[in-house]
Amino acid sequence: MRKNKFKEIYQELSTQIQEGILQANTQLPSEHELADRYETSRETVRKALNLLSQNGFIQKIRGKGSIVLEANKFSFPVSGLVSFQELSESMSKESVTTVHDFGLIEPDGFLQQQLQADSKDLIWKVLRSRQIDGETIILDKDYFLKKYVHSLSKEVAEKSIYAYLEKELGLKISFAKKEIVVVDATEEDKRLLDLKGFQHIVAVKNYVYLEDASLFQYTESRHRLDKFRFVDFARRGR
Amino acid sequence: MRKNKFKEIYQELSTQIQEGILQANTQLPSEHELADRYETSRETVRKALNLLSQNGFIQKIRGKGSIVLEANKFSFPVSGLVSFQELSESMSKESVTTVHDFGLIEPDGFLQQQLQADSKDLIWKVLRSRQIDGETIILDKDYFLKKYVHSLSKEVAEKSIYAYLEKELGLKISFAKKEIVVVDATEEDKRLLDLKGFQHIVAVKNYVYLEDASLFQYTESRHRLDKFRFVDFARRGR
DNA sequence: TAGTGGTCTAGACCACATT
DNA sequence: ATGTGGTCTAGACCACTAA
Repeated sequence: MRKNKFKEIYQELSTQIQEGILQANTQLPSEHELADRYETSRETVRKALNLLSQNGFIQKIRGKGSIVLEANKFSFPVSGLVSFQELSESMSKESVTTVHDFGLIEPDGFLQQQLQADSKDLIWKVLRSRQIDGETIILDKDYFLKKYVHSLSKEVAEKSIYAYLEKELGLKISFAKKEIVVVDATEEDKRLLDLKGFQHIVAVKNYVYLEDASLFQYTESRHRLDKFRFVDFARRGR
Repeated sequence: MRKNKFKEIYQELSTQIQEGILQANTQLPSEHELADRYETSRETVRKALNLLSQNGFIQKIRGKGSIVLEANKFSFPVSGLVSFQELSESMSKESVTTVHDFGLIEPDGFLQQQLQADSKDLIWKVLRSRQIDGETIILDKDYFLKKYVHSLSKEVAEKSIYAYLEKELGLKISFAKKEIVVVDATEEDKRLLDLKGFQHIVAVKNYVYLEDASLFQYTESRHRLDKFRFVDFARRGR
């Protein structure tokens, strides 16, 4: 038996919606119909449709059916963004990463609190700036608990830390809590970023958790005000 | 047969987690065990557990079981916030709403674009400020398409527009797209808000859709920089 | 090997919308 | 009355974890 039949159905339908084969504002075949067509059970079809709905591709209406939404209008909910690899990818084009600081440190009080660590938990600190279209507008401060990330190098930091953590170390990231606030620009911000006189920056704080619910990373991504943009796509009803 | 058995199970378990009856970092009973205990099928238990997982109460681990997360640490993902009724509720306490402008208007170019309307679609405009702890720090600009909201009054605007739309008019809100950016404060912002000299404001733009996927509201919520905070809780894997 | 969660099935009944 | 999506059942097999 094939394993993720509902994901295959999801993939096929979402692709067809994005390519316009399934047109926006038209009706999707009924769940019974799709179950026949894919030679599967209705519950499996429903799993696929629920995924499509959660990701903004369709809208299910009880008693009526499911309609296809305009793919480009919602397209990819940037929400749920976990890594800054993803972030830089989403604005890729002319992105240049510079590593300003890299090493193992003992956490100060602030970091101990953020990472729920004690003073003898060593921590990898990575300080990187992101230059986009010739302007340095993002400062990323990453902190990883060494007990989960045994080794790390500056070379990795220059590329993608997340690819390394997931592919090389096999760490499984399961969820993240994000907080967005506006704070005063620090001397460090002014030194490392092209702030153009802005006195505040947008700080995106990320707390990243592994599969077993242990916190292993705290990251602060500091953005120049005028270049910051956050998009979220929310469905009603939990 | 009872209707939403999985929601009842979800309610009961989430309450027990929040009250500490189910302690953080302990194992939840297995799905088979819970199915027996609630005299239901395992798939129904799984629906409840998936809800708990999506809302940050538990963490499911294949082959091992489900563990209870620290409720207060993630508690309520403010993410997915749709209405500003909810927003004001979430910071309720000393919130005072003032209606500055209320009426039917013809949309200018900007609004036509935002609401995908044409010049003959009449629009309700509601301009309200929110005073919290003695300071006026939020300016809400709401625009509703009259073809969906046939009647509206200043009295309603002073209370909760959403309660009116949902309970009185029976409109079903299904999803919203949110965008957060920082922009220059306008003269209007400076006139109506206690800006304390801040030159920028955080603009939260909401596009709200009905069940049939038609856009019916555009809202801009303009927050004083230092009082703005947005929290998001994201799970890995779509 | 035993226990766990992940997937799938082939039905059933219900609530809602349309005709 | 018919068709739709929403919920539920009582099984089954699989993949993963741990002893």
